[in-house]
Amino acid sequence: MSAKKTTSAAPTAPRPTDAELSILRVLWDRGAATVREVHEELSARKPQVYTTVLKFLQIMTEKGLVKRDESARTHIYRAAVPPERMQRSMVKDLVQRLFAGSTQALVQQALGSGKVTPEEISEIRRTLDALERGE
Amino acid sequence: MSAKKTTSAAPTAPRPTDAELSILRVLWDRGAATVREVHEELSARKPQVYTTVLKFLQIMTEKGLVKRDESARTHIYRAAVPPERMQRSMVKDLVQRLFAGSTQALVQQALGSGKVTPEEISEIRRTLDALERGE
DNA sequence: CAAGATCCACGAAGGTTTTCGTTGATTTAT
DNA sequence: ATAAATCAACGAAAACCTTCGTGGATCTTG
Repeated sequence: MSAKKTTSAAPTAPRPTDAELSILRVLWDRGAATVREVHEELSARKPQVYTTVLKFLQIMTEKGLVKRDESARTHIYRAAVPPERMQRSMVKDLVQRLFAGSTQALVQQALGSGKVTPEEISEIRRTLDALERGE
Repeated sequence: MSAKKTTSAAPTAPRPTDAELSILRVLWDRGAATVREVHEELSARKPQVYTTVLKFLQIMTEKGLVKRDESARTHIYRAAVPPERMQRSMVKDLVQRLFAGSTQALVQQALGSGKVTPEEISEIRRTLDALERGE
């Protein structure tokens, strides 16, 4: 009843659901895409109904997760947020919710569970160096 | 309708929702707790209704996220899974969904966005050393 | 131009998550 | 032992997520 969400776009894009994220991945990949293009790319992995994808894009537009160019009949969609920013916010979110705010704890857990090549390890070391050097 | 989940506990605990995760945090923290204790701790941050917390604990019991000792009138709950295991699986999940399977990409993003103290950096270095040494 | 294809909007159905009121049982205090 | 407090169970309502069918508009093609 009280002020919670105005009709305009949210200032902070909400955390995407799984389905929304799969669509964002396509948009990040292509930069921009029509509903049909998204639909086809998603269908390659898992059969999808066209209007389902369309519906998601519409909802995501309302949520501010994507932006829509309606100048032509066939609308063109883009992710409203670059992948890096989304990764950032979702990592932060997970750190808060699951690691009591400790970034280090998450990093340790990630290193312990996932595969990392020697080259990647070197790269992480360089990032650590840069961090210590004060960026 | 078909076989999807039997009545018994799930072999793999499902990804907890936000509300469920906040309850798990309390349980991990305390080891074990009654509904009232969980309720009070959660209420400290955000007003909660007792029966809402109770309901969640009941659902989480069905899902296999928590275990319940019903021997006394006041039931006692424990997390069914240690925090490390949950962290592991949720980090893996995020790596798949948002980082195209690259653990390294997540680590880089985490290091770049969160605050990490010099001591923590050293610790991460030691972990990297151990990794290179083949554990 | 007429038929078919393509596209978006709308809405509804089914599922899950979240919230909470009520009930009945058990315990505690008077 | 009666009243008050505490507790688990149940169910329902609200919100949200996911899926998809239908309809109307626009574009394309023969």
